[in-house]
Amino acid sequence: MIDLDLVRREPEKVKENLGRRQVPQYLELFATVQAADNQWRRLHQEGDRLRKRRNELSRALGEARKKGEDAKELSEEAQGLPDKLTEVERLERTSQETRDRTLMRVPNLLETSVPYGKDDRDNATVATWGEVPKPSFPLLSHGELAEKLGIADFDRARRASGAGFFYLEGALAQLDLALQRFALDLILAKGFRLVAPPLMLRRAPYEGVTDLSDFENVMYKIEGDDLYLIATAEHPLGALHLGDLLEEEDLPIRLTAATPCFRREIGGHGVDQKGVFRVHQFQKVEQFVFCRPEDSDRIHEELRANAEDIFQKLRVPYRVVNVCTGDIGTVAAKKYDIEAYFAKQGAYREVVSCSNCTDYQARRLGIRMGKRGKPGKVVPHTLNSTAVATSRAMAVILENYQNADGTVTVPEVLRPYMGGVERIAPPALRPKAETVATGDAS
RNA sequence: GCUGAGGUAGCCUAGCCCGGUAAGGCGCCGGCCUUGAAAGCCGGUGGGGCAACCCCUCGGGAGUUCAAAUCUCCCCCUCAGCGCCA
Repeated sequence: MIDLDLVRREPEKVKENLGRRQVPQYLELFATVQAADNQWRRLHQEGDRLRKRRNELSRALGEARKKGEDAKELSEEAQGLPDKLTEVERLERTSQETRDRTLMRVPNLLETSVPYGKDDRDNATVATWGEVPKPSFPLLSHGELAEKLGIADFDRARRASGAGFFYLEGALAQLDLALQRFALDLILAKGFRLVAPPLMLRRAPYEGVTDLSDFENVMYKIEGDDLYLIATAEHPLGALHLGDLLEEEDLPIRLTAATPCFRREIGGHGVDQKGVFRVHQFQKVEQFVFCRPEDSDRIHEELRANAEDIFQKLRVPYRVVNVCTGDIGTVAAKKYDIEAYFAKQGAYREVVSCSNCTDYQARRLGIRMGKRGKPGKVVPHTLNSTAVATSRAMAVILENYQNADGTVTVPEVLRPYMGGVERIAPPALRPKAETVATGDAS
């Protein structure tokens, strides 16, 4: 939620910023907020006058009664007040609710360095790393390859849970865990604190960390309870400090978590034909930071560098894009995507999303900043970034690391997490050598 | 799920039975004192419309009343015990 004070003091600036997103509806929302706020202020003043009179009369009546005096005139005026006041207060509340509800739908203000544009074609590439591979044999898609290797079962997953789910088996299940352990070790070495958060959240905190429209489109709701399955660890990590007063000297607070993520993605892109690229459930290691406003730009770069570090160590070529004004989500003020190069697809695809949410989430969550127990007016900033989403990382590794003989080389940095194995081999080519993983118990 | 106890400002607590300006402590800020500090003493320290001044705030809502932290009803949440359970 953006600062209401800013809406009042610098409406033109806010309007200009919202306009950069090129969604006319946002300007309409903004106009609604302004109108409702003006109305509320008028009604609030009128209510104040009536409440003041009520207090005066109450006090006078109390006095008179104590002294045993006759206060018929006062009493008559007092009796007429509540009806008037009730009506004014009803209108007051209505306009306030309209204002606040609408304000919740107004997106975050964008940083000036966000490139202007309409959709993902206007995202600006700000960095590239690694050499794009030139395969010397026909590549398989990661889904086909995983099936041939006998390390994933999409058909049975569909039978059990529907499209968009998968069974990982043997070496691929191990690769999934290896990626998480590798990423966690790397992030923890940079001073983050490991958190195992709840995988379900109530609606109220959830409204603090996400776009309201996500509830219908993205979130899985638990029937019979006020609970939603998390779509990313970003959400419970943000909600960790719901309503808290953060000590300024404790900031920045750097958190990481490895959790499953659950996404319906209805009305969005849907689910890919076969594979793990776009699915309803996947594992992700996340970075999350609460910090002082003046530090968030620097820490945004830090989170991005951490994520880049992971893909460099995995030796996966990628590029970094600065997501443009028309493509960025409602919560972020600035967002980098890291897009890995997928050898079979011959294209860069998103594997990391790294956002500076400035004060937008923290204000919705009721988080404040203070010095030595004294609450201040300043709202801290929040940032989040993927470290690794294993579904996407597994897909790119399978595509890029496949060999002509049908095996897949295990990236070097992951081998310590997979018992030292170097290759994943299909059942037919599965030798007894202990350097080749099958994922079966040895 | 059942029973009980609770939810008061950044934190802790009183007030509730018996309706009439939300008291006190801690912490924090300022002042006095001091070579400096601590202690002690004095003052300040929730939010909103804001210029004054006023209004609001006791988990949320509804009701009774001229007037509700206080009385009535509904709901939410937390804790404890019991039950169930990996």
